[in-house]
Amino acid sequence: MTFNNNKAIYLQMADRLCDDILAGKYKADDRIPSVREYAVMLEVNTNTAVKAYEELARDGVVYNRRGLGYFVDPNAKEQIMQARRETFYREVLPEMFRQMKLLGIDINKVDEKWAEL
Amino acid sequence: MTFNNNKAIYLQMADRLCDDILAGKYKADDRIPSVREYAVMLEVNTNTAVKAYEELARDGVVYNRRGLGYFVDPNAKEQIMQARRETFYREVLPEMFRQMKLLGIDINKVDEKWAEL
Amino acid sequence: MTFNNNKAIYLQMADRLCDDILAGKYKADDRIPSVREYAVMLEVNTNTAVKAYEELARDGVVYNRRGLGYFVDPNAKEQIMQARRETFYREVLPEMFRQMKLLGIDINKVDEKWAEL
Amino acid sequence: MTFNNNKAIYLQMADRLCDDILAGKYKADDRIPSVREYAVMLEVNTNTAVKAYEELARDGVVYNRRGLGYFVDPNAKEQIMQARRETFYREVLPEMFRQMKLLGIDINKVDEKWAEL
DNA sequence: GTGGTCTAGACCACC
DNA sequence: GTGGTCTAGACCACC
Repeated sequence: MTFNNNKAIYLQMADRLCDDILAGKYKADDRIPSVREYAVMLEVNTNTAVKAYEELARDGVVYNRRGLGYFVDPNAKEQIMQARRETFYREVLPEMFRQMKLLGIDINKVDEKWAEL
Repeated sequence: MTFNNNKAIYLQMADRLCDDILAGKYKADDRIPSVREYAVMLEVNTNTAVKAYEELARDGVVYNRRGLGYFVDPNAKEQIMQARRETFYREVLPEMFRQMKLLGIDINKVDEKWAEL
Repeated sequence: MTFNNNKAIYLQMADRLCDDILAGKYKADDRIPSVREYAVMLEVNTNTAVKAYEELARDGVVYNRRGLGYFVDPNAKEQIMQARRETFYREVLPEMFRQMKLLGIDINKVDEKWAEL
Repeated sequence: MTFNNNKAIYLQMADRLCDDILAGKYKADDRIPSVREYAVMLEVNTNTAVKAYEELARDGVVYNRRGLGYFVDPNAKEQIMQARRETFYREVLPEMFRQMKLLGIDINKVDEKWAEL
């Protein structure tokens, strides 16, 4: 995995796991790779992977079963979607609108770009 | 001023000054507040304000006249607009579209929010 | 059984069996459930149940008869009571008093809660 | 500082800082020792001290000012007291009562010990 | 000066 | 096998 330099690696790892869960790669109560496995896969240090998993557990996206590993929380998908939706409507969109006004970009331009996808 | 914890304070200060210039608060060749004044206004360390001004000077948004202070570059508005437009189309918009797809948000929803402004 | 995450599962299992013995569920020389039965009952790994039983055997709370299973030691109740009383007066109570002082909770409040039971 | 072997060092450090705040050693908006200073003071690794501070910040007991250090949250005392009180009434007391019943210890005995302090 | 992050490597309890 | 914790040491942005 190649990492963006502007964001902590462990957060990018957590984001990526969330993306994978949303995409259906790991389903409710599925076991995700062990901390060590994941660290090796992404070529990062164990501690960094640990931090990513701790973050996810704190957010209720995964849960831990002692000696067995981490598993996808049944509500993970909802949890992630909700958190991201909130960020989207509370931060991303308003900030984008603010920029658009300052830059004199109209919403048509956005619709246009969307249509091009 | 309240700062976002994920971005350097000096960059947030620079952004804010750019916003003010775009909004017409400071016009071409206007003198902007002194580093110290600005530091006091925003309750930050003088060094932080210095870095913000240096950043702006490097970007050609302001220029310095020894002993007099910093002034708005005549091309500032253009400069800022151009840089931001590029960022907008190259980073902000694509990232927003990516999130919209993951979250199942349609462009209509965005249009709607825009109309509400 | 739901387990506290701060204490080893096998110790919590052992505690629970001791509770049952104190409560009279298993009496002197009664056979307790087999390791495997108990593991299934509490939904834990067999190894974990084995460790719990070994712990209890080490403490003289149960004894093993080859091929027959584990049985409650005739002195189990006494043994457990004594160990717990000691812990109670040496650790539990002093720590509770310390907390009460820090939190400004008076002994009356404790008496009150006790009366409510 | 000597640490109890049954609890993570970083948690014991956090507990200790909370004790100090309750005791009035650090007051609202006081700066607490820097992560590195505290690590040296207690003879632990920097990372361990970092974990303790992160924990406290997550709990709203301290807050961070970039480049300056950690400061006591104005609500820290309340926050700590409330969290501990809750634990006391929800976990410590019920568990103690349960033990007392199993051991046949009466509340008088507790009152007595309290009086002896 | 301050904290945040990361690596490398170890030990340990636990399952 | 699993995760949790800890050390030692480094680099970095930031104030």
